[in-house]
Amino acid sequence: MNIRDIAAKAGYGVGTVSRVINDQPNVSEQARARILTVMEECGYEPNSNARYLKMQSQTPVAAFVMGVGNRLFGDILGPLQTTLAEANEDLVVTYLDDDADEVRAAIAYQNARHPKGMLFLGGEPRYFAEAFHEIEVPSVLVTGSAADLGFERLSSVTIDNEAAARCLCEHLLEHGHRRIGIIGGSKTGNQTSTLRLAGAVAAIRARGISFDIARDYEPCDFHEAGGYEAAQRLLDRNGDLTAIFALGDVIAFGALRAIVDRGLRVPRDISLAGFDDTSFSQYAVPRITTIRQNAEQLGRAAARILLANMHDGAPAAHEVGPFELIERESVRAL
Amino acid sequence: MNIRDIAAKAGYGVGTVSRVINDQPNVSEQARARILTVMEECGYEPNSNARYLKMQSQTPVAAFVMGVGNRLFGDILGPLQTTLAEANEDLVVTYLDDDADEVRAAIAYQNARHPKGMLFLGGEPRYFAEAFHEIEVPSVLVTGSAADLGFERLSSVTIDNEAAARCLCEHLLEHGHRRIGIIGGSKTGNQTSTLRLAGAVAAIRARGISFDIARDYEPCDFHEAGGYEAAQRLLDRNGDLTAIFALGDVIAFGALRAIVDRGLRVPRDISLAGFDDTSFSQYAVPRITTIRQNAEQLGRAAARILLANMHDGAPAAHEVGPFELIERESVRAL
DNA sequence: CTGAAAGCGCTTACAG
DNA sequence: CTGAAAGCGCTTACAG
Repeated sequence: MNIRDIAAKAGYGVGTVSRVINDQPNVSEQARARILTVMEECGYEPNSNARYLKMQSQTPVAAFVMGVGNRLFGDILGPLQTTLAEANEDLVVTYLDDDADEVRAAIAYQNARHPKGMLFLGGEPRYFAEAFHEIEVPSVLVTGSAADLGFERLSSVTIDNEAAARCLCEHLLEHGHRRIGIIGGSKTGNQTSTLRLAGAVAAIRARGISFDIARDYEPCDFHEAGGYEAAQRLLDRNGDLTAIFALGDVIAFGALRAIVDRGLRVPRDISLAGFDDTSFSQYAVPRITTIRQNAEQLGRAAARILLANMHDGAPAAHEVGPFELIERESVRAL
Repeated sequence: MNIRDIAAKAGYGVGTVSRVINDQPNVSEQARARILTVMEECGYEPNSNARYLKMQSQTPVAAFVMGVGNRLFGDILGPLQTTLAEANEDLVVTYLDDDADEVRAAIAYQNARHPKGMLFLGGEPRYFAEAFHEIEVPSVLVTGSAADLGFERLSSVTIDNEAAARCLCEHLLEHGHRRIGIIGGSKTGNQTSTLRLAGAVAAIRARGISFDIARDYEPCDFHEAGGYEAAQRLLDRNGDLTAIFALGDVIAFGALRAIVDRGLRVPRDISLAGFDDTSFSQYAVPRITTIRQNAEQLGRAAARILLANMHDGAPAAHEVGPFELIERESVRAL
């Protein structure tokens, strides 16, 4: 069932059918009604390949969301979309698996669809360095910094992850903690975790307290089980820890369980902190102290920058948004 | 940059370039090497629209995952993929927003890509009734029943949601609970929630206990905040509840927080149960009693059925998998 | 092993 | 307002 079949059935030419498909003018009401009826009857859906192949016009802004389970990205998408909508721009979002190469995917998408602009929620600067030069439309990396990459068309908005982790650790230190363990961040190391870890370690060492990566740090995957196991391993080899800083809320959530399973309590025996202010830290019992990335603000900033790039030809911008320490119930003063 | 440019640069015809793109034989090693080099240099990615438009051959099995945050679906995908891989079938997964019409999306996908088969993780039987007749390849609905729809090419695998909810409520009743509240299930009502609610209510009434929907039930959206607020409202108007059954784990997670915020404890003051056995119920403090849908088994069954449909022309099958009551720490005996 | 040509299903000037 | 025709970038017989 293609456009020619519909045209034949309706008694019109394919040009006219195409015009009604695309809601274009210059179609008589009679023709429009008739063709709509036939399309409905046949359950006709235009072939999108043929359509996009032919259409040289640009398609809506595309957002690529890395990692399907990430709550923060979901929270950013709303304000992002709203801001775009205020400027009459639509947004189509594509979810990518954690292990996908987002830039290659974006290149293929660009060739197929010609989007007006692209947004990357998450995404590894490394991939951008390798292949972003093939991307021809204004883009913005959200939640990571592309400032050092120097691409003409790649903006970014992020928080200062290093400073935020430092801030959180200082909070722990101010509450009297001296033996702090850190969990999270994959072995291969992505930009974000690396920065958070660096900030945390710097804060601790700045107080003249020793931090031995091999002993006091435990990498793990970004999910509950990862946090659970990392906390167990860390606690197994460090009987004297008074606080654990998890580089992400999901990890903290798993760690909380591990701590309780050891017969310990948070924060009475061990203080715990997370990062991102997702529902895990908001709803956990006890609620977990964390760093809030202002999803609302990140989303709006990303949209604003992209809009300026697209409409006014503004140059790439790199915005560093504020973060906020959210003190809750999981850290106690020693 | 298209295939013709590459051909010209490499000094070959487009046919030869196409053959190397598709890893076909009948290309000299010399030509292959040269063309690969040129493609690499240019960062060439074939236009997928043109490609799929032309290719009449079938593309890999497609899975549509409804609702990006659903943990259960993520757990089903792994075994599903593995089973398919054992039969040498690839799987490409597409994530759809909660409010998308999955069947329309699948029709468009089918027209564009000609997949060998399709899988729907989640998905509302209502939409299938309306439009599934336009789908021409074997498909299976996972996590919902399509048995009553009677489509020749639509199989399904699910658990008996009604029986499972009944089982869970009986467990509550056996532990002495008589005043049980239920939360979850949108106002518009999807198949799954409706069945779970029906099963739960039936179990309660079977004991001669009255259950007043308007008083003892509170619908809510499928996220933590929904569960939190629903539990508050329910508790506000029912001071005598001893147990709450949330129609999903995320909802239970939100409800747990609401209960604690009222100065009550789980399970000492209020018993709590969820549904799905996701990480929320597994890692919460206390761990939440729930119903386990065996994701491993659902995934493998779905793949097995689809494979039989595709390879052996087997008719549509409707499998009802087992469920399991997972007793944990959130229900106490009165 | 290689190239020239047809055609996938659309959209878009162009002519009427 | 409508239709005939060109062409988007590929793949795939077909001929060499």
